[in-house]
Amino acid sequence: MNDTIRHDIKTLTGGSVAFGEFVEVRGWVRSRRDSKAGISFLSIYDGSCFDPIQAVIPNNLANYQDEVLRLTTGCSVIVEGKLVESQGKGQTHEINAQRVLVVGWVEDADHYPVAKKRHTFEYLRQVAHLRPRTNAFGAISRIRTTVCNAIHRYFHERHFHWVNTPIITASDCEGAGELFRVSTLDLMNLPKDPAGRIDFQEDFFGREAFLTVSGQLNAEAYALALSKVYTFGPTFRAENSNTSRHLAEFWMVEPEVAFADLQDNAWLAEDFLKYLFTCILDERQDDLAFFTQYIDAQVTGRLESLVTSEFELMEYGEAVRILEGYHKSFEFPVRWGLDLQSEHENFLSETHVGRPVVLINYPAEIKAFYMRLNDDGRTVAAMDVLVPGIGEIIGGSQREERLDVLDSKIARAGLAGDMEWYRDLRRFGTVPHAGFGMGFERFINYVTGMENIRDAIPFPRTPKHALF
RNA sequence: ACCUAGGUAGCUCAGUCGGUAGAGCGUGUGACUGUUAAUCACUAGGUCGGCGGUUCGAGCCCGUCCCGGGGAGCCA
Repeated sequence: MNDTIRHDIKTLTGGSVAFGEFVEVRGWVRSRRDSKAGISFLSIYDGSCFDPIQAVIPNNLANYQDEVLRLTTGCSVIVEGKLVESQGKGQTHEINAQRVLVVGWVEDADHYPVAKKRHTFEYLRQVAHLRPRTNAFGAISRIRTTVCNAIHRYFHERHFHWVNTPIITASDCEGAGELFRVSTLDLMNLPKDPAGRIDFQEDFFGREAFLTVSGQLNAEAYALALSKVYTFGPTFRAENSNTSRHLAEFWMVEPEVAFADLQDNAWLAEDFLKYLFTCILDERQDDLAFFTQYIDAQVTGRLESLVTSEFELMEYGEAVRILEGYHKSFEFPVRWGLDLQSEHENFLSETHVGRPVVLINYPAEIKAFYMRLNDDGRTVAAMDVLVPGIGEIIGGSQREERLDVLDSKIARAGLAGDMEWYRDLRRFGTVPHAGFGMGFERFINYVTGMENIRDAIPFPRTPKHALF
């Protein structure tokens, strides 16, 4: 196993393995090119890095005619040979093969769904089990890994605690969207109470249960003891959203910090995002080069400028005034007290500012009950981070820590008595605290230039789609 | 039971006025070459999304269903 790890392609081409050493590579064939010089070239990838390694296969190998010349894109192979400096252009290392073992053939090569050509992402979604074999999805997968690790590293270095908040929740007032029901009741034979309603006391949890739409409320409980916490896990929204930026199942990062206000929150969001940008630039230059060449020419340059430029901090009221100046060009009205539409958010981040915008202090009426009421009595300490091309990548707020204010907002929102444990957090040693949620797949799209969020997650779940 | 444009070869698409189905890429064969998304030549590959209708005749017109996009709303 040690040998296997040492000899992935990233290691072989990374400089730590000496030329002349006998090595083995295990992977899949990207392409085969034959030369009349008596050799064939195999490009082999194993997912460890963007570039494949080139294996030079001499025609005197025993299985050259019968097997090597029949290799096509997608075949799995093990190649043993000597690691040498490449004689050709385009790579530093290559393997002079002494043995080629074909592990798995591609049957019916002309119908192999992932041919050695460009495919549309719409098509690849229909073969989601095979699309990780493409350059694009290999690159996306590696960037996801890099960002996941960077997220944990960022918080770990700053003494945040990773809190694994529940996937199943009994709270139907998380307020972030429609919920998926979790139940073991027999749908064909539902138990009823005397009033004729479904009797959820008979259900698995003895009450209605759902998949979480946010770990925030639970994270608050831990922030009010451990000071700095975050959640990172799957999130479920049963909204009938059919757009390039919505998934029914997605991953979300939610830091929550005690003794913090909205300014702290905005600063954390910007510092956090810049840290992630830097990590991608440091670790994934190979994949970024691919996205820059084939997907979005601005990708690398944008990341480089983002880590050094300040995000624009803007009051909701100021945003409204700006947008009102362009009123004629919008389909939807702009007025203080109305929520901003996608066209408005896009205008602010893409056209007016040209980089991420942190919008703060929204009208209380259009935001969730747990957001802290500002002294003006009509706005709450909410913030949205808007980025060009994606829109809202982060949403957060300072939380209402005053019990009396929270109670009035709970009452106004019509939320019932399930909030007792949440109220306890204000009854026993309450402190100002704040946090936000970042959509992981939206972040992936932003840093890769990919346009559809269904291509930012391995197996996307959207309305009417739960294949694979 | 929102708006919009689509479905034609393995993939990406063209197809004029309703009149015998086309290209590129990929696959296969051959040529050439330390090649590298190679290049060149040739071959194969089709129930034009399904069903129904109009017509002498439908890829094209009509109805209906299915599929995958883009947009809106909701939000991360």
